[in-house]
Amino acid sequence: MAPNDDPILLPRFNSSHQEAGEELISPCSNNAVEAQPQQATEQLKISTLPIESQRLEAEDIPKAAVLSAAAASSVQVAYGDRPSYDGYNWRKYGQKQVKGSEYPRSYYKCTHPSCPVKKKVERSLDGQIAEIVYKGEHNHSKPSLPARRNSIGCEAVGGEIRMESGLLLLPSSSAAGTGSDGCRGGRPAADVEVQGDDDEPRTKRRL
DNA sequence: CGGCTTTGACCGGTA
DNA sequence: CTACCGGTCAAAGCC
Repeated sequence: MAPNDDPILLPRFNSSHQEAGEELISPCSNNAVEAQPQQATEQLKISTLPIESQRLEAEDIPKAAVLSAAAASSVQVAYGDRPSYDGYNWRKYGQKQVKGSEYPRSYYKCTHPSCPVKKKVERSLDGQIAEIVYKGEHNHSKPSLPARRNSIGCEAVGGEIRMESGLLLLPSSSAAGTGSDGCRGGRPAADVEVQGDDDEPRTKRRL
């Protein structure tokens, strides 16, 4: 089991509701999206699962649009051993097999000191990212270089971008084959409303 | 030596 | 009220 070698997918979501439309940059640009930290809790979801799965999601998220597997595949960026290198450094803090998902879900946290951003990643056996969900906003800019390892390359399977607030962006307008850069979503949802929901760390703690 | 990854268990929330 | 699921924390090991 060495999925580490498998190429991963990287979502290029931009994080900004308003800029999402034109801010989508190339998938392989680490410094492309430097910009400012996200504004609120945003959830980015990338799906590469079979249509069936996507269908399910669609049903689950009526307001959300789903991309076809082909489209998702169009957006593929490989990042060395990083599950999804989006310019930030992440530390895995948990993994679980959730119901409804055929693959285990991994939980990542931004390694920055004050960055509350978390990320959920579902990887298929093939090592492809089945789903990526970003939560929160970064309080810092992206590091110039990867913290560790040479994670360069970009890999990302564009699927659907979903904000935790319920907003969903489509990276590529179903342009699976057309999208040379698949990552750029033609347009973000009409109105992206991001509501910062969790900013406060719940003091959940077990003694 | 430091940081990250992995696995199991626990807690909270929701149905 | 109980059960189930998701999410997070903590400890150990490895790189």
